[in-house]
Amino acid sequence: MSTELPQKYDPQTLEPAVTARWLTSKAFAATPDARQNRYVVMMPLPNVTGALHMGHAMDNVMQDLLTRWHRMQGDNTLWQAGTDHAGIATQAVVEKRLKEIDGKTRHDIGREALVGRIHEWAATSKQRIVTQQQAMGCSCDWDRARFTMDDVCARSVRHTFFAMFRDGLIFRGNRLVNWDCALQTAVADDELYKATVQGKFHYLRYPIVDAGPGEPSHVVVATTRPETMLGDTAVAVHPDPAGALRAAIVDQRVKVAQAAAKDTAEAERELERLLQREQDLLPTLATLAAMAKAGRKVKLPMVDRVIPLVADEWADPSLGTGCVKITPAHDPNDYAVWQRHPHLGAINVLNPDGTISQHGGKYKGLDRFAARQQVMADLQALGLVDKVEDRTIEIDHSDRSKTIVEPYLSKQWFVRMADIDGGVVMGRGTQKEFRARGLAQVALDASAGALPPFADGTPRAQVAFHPDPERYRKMFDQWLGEKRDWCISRQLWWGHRIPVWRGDMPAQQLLMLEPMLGSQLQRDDVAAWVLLPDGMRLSPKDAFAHLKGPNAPATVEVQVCFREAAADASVGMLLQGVGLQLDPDVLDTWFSSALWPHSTLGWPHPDTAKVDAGQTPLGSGPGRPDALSYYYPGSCLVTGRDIITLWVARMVMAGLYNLGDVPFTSVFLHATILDGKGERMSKSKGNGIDPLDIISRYGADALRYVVCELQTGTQDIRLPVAAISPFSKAGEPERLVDLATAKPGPYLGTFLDPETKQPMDLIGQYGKQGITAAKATSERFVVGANFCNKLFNAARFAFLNLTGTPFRALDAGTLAVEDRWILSRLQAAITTVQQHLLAYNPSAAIGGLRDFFWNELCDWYLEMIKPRCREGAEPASRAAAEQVLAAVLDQTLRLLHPFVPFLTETLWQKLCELAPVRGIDVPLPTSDQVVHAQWPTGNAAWRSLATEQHIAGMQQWCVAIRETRARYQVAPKDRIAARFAADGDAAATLRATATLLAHMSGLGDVTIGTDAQRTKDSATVVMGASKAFLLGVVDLAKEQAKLQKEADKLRGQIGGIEGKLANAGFVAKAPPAVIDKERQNLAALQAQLAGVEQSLRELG
RNA sequence: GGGCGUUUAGCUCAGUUGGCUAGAGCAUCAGCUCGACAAGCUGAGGGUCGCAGGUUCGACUCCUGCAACGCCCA
Repeated sequence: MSTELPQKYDPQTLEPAVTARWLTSKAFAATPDARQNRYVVMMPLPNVTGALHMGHAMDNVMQDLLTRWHRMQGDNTLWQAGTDHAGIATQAVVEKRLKEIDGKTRHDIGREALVGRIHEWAATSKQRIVTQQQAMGCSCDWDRARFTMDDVCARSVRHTFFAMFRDGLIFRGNRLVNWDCALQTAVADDELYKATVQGKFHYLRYPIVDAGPGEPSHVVVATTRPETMLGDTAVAVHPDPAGALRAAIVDQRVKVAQAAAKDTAEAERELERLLQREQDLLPTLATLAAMAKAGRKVKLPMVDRVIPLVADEWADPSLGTGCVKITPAHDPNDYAVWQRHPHLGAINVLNPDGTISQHGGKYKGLDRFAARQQVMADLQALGLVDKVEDRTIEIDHSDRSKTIVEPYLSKQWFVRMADIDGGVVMGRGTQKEFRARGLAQVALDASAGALPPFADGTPRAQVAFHPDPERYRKMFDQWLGEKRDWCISRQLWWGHRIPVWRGDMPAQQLLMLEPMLGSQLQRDDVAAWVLLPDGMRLSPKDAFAHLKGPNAPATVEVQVCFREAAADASVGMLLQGVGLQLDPDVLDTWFSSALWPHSTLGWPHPDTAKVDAGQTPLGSGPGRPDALSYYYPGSCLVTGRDIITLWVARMVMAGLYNLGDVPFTSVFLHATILDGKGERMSKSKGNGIDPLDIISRYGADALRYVVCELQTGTQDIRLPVAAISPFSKAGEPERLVDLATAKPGPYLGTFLDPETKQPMDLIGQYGKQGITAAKATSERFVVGANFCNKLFNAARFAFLNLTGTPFRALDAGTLAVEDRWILSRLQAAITTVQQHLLAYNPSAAIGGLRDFFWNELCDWYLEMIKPRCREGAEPASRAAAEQVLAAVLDQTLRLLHPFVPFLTETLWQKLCELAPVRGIDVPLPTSDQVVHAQWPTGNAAWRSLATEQHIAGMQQWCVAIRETRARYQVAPKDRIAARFAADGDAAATLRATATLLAHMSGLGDVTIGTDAQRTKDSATVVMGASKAFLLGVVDLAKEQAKLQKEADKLRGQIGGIEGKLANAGFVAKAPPAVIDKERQNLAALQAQLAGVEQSLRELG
């Protein structure tokens, strides 16, 4: 290890050296041992779509902070790293490149080839992510890194799916998806964008069957997509149109009354409209509502279907015609109506390519837009079109094909979240097994602290959120409370394939297969279901019996899942032979993410988990438990609040389901990083900046310092970002372009340089398109760099003054006042940091540390001991100063290490070399790397409030004298004579600290007495009842003005307090302590005023 | 549309159960190259705490309404 510290702080050379040292010494390795205190952090797995941005930097730094802190406290600490395959996002990126580079689609190259290409992409991404994380100083156990598609995780996915399928928690059912007709796939909600298009509102007339006298002959419905009428299964009207309309009118009246002046007119118009409807439309709607209740029907034109009129609140009497056509297969709201009225049924009138299906009668085969024209023309001819209005419509488009998506009813796989009759067995077959009402409910129980105790009566761990437990628990509970089924199938090729063989077959055929399949399907490692056409689900055994009975259906659907993947190749082939197919879909990425806290540790069988070459095995060894039993359940999950529902809730459910125990006991929700416009940083928005850009400019420690400082609590963080223009000419100063105001360039993540109008690529992905890459920066990180520079230089000062004096046991009580003071303040700092870290408040923790280090250690202590470190100083005093300095630096480096690990590690090496034994009364335990050093716990005996009061008094004098010097423009070098007039405690403080005060405020000759006399040309400093006269610095007129101003200010303050005390209410009702404090303040201010007034008299 | 947040100095943010004249860093201004540090030191200026009401002896803090912005869900 090099012993030479460079002259200047240079993170670019220092940080890589430290990284190399940590990695070669495997400083972050976690190994199960005899320790009972563990700390386990599961990294929110970044996905392999691309590189990390500042949002991930926040997440990673917070985890590293906690991890290093706990490691230093002696916990057996594991930070589990890894990456997520991120189904749709990654496949989309690779497909896009395939199109751009090779001009091919995934269908051209086939499933296997595409998956191969994605694997290549993922490998590159993983490498880049690890590089970024190591550059940030992440102290993960890299030899345990996992990937959600690797063998270890894949086996967990398989076993979990199998168990849930066997338990009846996974089923296949109908669901509306966003269908991309161009790509012929479902797309996820976050792959959609809204665009406004010019459309029409068509009002259609449906004849009422057997309309009686006084009844309308037609019902009018409005739609933007008239072709969907082919799939209508009902027309809805509000069950109580009069009541609903009245309620709307009452609401609107309130709005009118409360509206701001500019909005009143509009609110009144709306009220008028509602009142008009009550007159014109309500009678018809009331009639229709009654007809709906009577089970009346309407005739659907073109397809000649008779469909019911239903009463449902979805039909809003204050909008449109008050009646709505119901198309459950093509509209989410209508789908919901169908759920409330199951007898309506649903008819899918679209083919996957967007043409009309066989259910569309004579329109079959027409494209949906052509069908729209044709349907309208035909209705028009029959006089069934009431009117057509032009209208702009906000409509969902697929981000991937840029076409309009259609709501589309299709078969998908689900995990049942709702409670189940008989409950669900959690942790089946484990010591921790228990029964819960359902998956969502068990997670709700975990956050409510309502999980049942273990069999032996000890309480089961629960889940708590930080730093705002109630707020985040509310979010968690609210989402889970809906207990909505989780759709886990995706029409993709990249991901864990759904391990179910399924197919329809004639019942007779299944019965014939019984001798061959019967025993196979009833094995422990096989789960199979037979589905009857009415939706009934039977076990194979029951099915064989049922199919032999009198009510046997003609055809059934068979679903089979094997617990072991190997069975797909053997038994699966058998199933293929009888007509079953392996489901082509893959699982939602969150399914594998949900297992992360236990799949990474080798669940279900760590001893046989197949880790990669060179990785730490997960199984048990001689005298060593396996990773799963030692590290599960974990400790803290660190993530952003946007993912509480998607991920945190699912991990809790999966952990409880598989292991009967929560995956972690704490969830730390940190702030979201926003850009200069206040928008969330994300890859898909192209506004995410690379932490490496910041690191290359300011260093990783600076980045970490600032990120910690930004993490305050509830507040999200605005991070104004600028591009460093790559178009500055040589010799010109660097030009920064604010990205909040810069014009966007041709692609996402590119911007135009305002000077040259050339595009710049901020995400490094458009080199091929000839766009110059630009680095991002943010001025915010200067603060961190400044801090590190200060730390570097303060340590350098210490190192220059550590002369190798050997350690000697010192009595802390007999040290110099400044030595006792800094040790006392160190104790306060240790307490502050610990408290704030325990409260998940990194900003307050680093803020407290900064105050101690900069404002106390650097600004005061280092300055105060300078005279003792000079040549010729008294040797014992000098030795004591060195020893205190080394000990305080030792503790400071330890405290700072979790925040700024690189620099503290570097300085630690040097400190250990110059002062191998450090401490005051006894040597402190040390370590060859600060990453493993013992966390400071403090020494209460070093705290001295009396000493702190002395120094605080000295500091007040010093600041006042400096201010006076500045006011009278005394040259900094001039040492001025001072006479202090003080008695009692004030005099004692002055005597105890006079030498320090003289040194720190540039005083020459100092006298302290009760009867100090001022000279005419001295400036007066008043401090409570004491005074100081600074000799020979003043001109008299200025002095008079200054004192006058001060007197006025004091009178103002005194007046304020007197007023308060004269207030009968205050004196009567405020707590006595508060009143007392005010009286004391008043007395002090009055004394000070008296002093000022006396000085004024003396002057004049 | 529902839920959860945010709004304090030019910028980014603190501000405990209501109680001194509302703080910090950056930026600004003035003065300092004094043997750790100009990425620094010393000092100064700068805020009707989003708006409107209310409760209270007293409101940045509690309550109601409004506005703007953000996130999640529909």
